[in-house]
Amino acid sequence: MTTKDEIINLADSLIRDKGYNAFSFNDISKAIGIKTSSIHYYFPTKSDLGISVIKEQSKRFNILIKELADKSPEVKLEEFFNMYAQIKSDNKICLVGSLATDFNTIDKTVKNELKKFAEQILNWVTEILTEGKEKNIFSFQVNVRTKAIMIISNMLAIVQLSRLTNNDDFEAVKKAIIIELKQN
Amino acid sequence: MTTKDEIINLADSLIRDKGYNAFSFNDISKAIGIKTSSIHYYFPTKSDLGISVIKEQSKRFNILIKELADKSPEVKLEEFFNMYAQIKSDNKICLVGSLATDFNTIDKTVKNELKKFAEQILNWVTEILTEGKEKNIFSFQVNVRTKAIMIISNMLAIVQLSRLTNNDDFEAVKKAIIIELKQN
DNA sequence: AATATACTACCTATTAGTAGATAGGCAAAT
DNA sequence: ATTTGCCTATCTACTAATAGGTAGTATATT
Repeated sequence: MTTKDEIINLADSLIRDKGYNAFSFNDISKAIGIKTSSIHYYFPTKSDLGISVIKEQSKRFNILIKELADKSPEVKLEEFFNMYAQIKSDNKICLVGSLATDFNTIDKTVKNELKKFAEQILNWVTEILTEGKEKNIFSFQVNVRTKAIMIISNMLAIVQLSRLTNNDDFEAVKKAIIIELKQN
Repeated sequence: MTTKDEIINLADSLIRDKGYNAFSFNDISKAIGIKTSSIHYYFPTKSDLGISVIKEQSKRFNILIKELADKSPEVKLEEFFNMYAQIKSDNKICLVGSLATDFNTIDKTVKNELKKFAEQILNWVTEILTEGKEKNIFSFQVNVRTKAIMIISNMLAIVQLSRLTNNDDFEAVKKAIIIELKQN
């Protein structure tokens, strides 16, 4: 892995662990053993690094979407949940939730990249639910986009909330979503 | 309003606007026109201020619970949603979501206070749903506590997520939750 | 007189960011 | 084959701003 990729991965991890405003170039510097000035060589500003972190996640998300293209809506949704299960088991939160909290403090350029990433996620989940409903695998009364937002919301929030309540709550919520989608 | 209350209210507002690590004693100092050292007179450390913010919200929440004690589950839930509608219209996020994001950076004492507050909220929503189910007003298959977490999650996350998507999404999610609770 | 509330002045640590030096590798020109 | 020069990646050393926090003092209220 190149130093640049190492920096991006570490920044990603720190943002989802401590939040955007709590992580510093010094954290990364210490962790990978180069000076902060060397990080500025790759990323002139913190915003540049933030943007790269979002773009990297977006890239990986896109790869996942393509890999699962011919799978069933159930499998796709299960894989979507698995993303958050991984986040939970790392005691982290998701990038969108972390940066949404800090939204009013981040640069416009970072905001725009984040909006694009959130839209990408929302579009995919909406597609999964649409396909699932058409094939009578999933059942729900409300608008598809709204249902997609609700499921994403549940995942986004449960990784945050279960830091305060109980780690088991993640699994319970995941199962409950599936039960409700399959009822009737 | 006393200076102390003014500081608490402003800190609350700043935490829910920018996040715990992005607000400073200087922000408050400028806003209410006293020196930062004067804020330290009331709150020796930032953690002390953070704890007071949580305790104040908890106090107000408790008052709301008592005021609504003899109301129907529907009214109670509606009022619960109204809390978040207010947050959304202020373009803020909820305290629990904000501090959950910064959880790994806050003092143990703040963490404990936050956990207590989250439990208080969870208990109330669980009670509302239990009563609603008993009286056949609400209908859901999954465990009551889990359902309560899901509804809180939806609120916690939608105020964050709709910063990136669309402000109208809040109202859509709120209505969808009610529809789903009343189906069958 | 005592207490509450505010102030001035200061401290140390950390932040993001910059300027300039250095060293090694690679490739084209001599 | 050697030199020249550029590019990449790192360093040292620095800056200005801001952070949370402290000590001691002044003022106002009770």
